[in-house]
Amino acid sequence: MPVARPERQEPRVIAHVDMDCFYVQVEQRKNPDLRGVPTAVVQYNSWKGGGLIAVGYEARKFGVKRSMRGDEAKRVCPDLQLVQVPVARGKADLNLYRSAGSEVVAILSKKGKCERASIDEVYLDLTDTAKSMLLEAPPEGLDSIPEEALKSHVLGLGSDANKEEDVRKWLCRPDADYEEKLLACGAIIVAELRIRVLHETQFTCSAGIAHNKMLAKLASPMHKPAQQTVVPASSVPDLLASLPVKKMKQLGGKLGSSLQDDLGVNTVGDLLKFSEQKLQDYYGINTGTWLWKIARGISGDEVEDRLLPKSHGCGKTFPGPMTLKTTSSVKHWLNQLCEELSDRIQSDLDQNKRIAQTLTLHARAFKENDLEPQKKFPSKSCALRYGASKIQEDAMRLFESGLSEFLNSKNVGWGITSLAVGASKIIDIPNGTTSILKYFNEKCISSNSSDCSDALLEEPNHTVTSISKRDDENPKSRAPTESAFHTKGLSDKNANVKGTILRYFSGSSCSSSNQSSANKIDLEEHERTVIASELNSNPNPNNNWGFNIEEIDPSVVDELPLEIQREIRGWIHPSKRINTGKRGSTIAHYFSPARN
DNA sequence: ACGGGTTACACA
DNA sequence: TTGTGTAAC
Repeated sequence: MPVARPERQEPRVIAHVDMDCFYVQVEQRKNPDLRGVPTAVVQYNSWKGGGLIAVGYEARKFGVKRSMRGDEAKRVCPDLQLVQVPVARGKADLNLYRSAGSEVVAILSKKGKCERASIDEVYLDLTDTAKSMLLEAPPEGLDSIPEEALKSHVLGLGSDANKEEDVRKWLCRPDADYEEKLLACGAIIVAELRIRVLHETQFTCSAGIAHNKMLAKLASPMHKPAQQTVVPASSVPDLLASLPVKKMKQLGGKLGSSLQDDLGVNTVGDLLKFSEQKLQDYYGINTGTWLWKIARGISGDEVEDRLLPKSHGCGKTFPGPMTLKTTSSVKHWLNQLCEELSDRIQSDLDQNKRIAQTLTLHARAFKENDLEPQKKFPSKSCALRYGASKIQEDAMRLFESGLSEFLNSKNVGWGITSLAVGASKIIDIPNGTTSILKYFNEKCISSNSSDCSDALLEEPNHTVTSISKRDDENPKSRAPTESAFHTKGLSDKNANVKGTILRYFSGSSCSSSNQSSANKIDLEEHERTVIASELNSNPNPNNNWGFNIEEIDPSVVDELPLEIQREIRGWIHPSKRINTGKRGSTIAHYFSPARN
């Protein structure tokens, strides 16, 4: 349920930018033959022609709609071009659209605070940019207003005869309020941004410009495609008065239905009749206040400064005859999903230096003779370890745990109709994070100076520093280099040392739950993950690096520098390792920074 | 046999 | 906190 946020007192300029039938545009850019012709994007062609997920504007004229089947759409529009979503590992692969969305974000984020709201939508907070413009180049002093800005639709600006001239007058009105002048600047800035997006990506978009996110979002689809709509504060009461509640974001589902059915509220204007107290009585304190405010066009939600998604997920449904009925088929599909997830979080790490900390598994299931069909398959999560095979292994364990809970030790047939895995709790790697590998290569690998996965290939450049940050300034705590091992006659064992250390540090073992946190080695979770990622970038480290990662020889620990030895011994030793079977009983789990 | 596949968020 | 439900595109 929605919640009201505290509002700023100063007026803001907020834009919501929405790509027009985005997937279709992406496909039309890829194949220009599709330009100007009725086009739709479908996934999975084999059953009834696939499901439509995006419909171009030419096709909409024929009555083609989302959530039609391909066959159906072809009936109403025989010339319709149906493009299939790429398939990888047996499932829809949306990466083409994700990266196209990133192109757009990269452009839009240059003009102000930018929040990626979805694969094809962003919010912009243009307040500061608009303020500067008003000071340095106010519209009323401008010789020419950009053509695209003149094409704006300004709510409450009656006529449509001399539209562009009226809009120009509105944008340049010398007697307007400060907040309306800011909004006019916002409209010009957004027009320029949209033109820039078109030039640099070939994509058109529509936008709403208003004083808050809710109104901007409401306005962006009002004139599509490739147009923008401005919402002056003065237009808001009339706008909302006749607006069906279901049109408001957050009221499109059950809450909106409840307003209609339980309170007889059909338009946002109808909401004005209810006191805040009354709405709170019905919907609780938070949602009640939220409703009271949105009825008046008030929304304090801030535009967050975030260009990247907060989580990654991938899933697939297995309807009807495709239902998964064996653990082996589940394992197969989980493996596919986990491979994709692994690729995506690895790219995120490589490109954005971000690490996902939690792995989650979702499924939908039924029992054959279900007396309680409402029982759902429980979601399960655990600490996320990098590397496709580790993710696969963990996801399968989560599934089995969920399945036994779901079946409740009853011996009945079951079926899985959907599977999904997700990676969440994504954090930035702090600047200066270094890899344990520096101990052996004298190559200081730092997240702010190079790609984590490529770091090994770099020339030596920095001096070796200590493993623990608190000793960074202390020359005596520097670790020995590879040559130091050589001089001690350790070269033949070095391989195993590496394997041992890396294995532990990458968090790929299990620990007992009573492992004391006093023994925690001074390595942050994300540092361990970087290392794990480095290991995983070498599928067969034995060939590439000259050591066997699977071989653990406790005796080599004797030969390590004392401080390392102490930490490793105090941390965990193979002989001490106990697999409790408890979910999430990994080293990563118990030593993650969050649970000190 | 389902709009599918993703995201984000509030609540308990 | 983990897990659940709602909502959006």
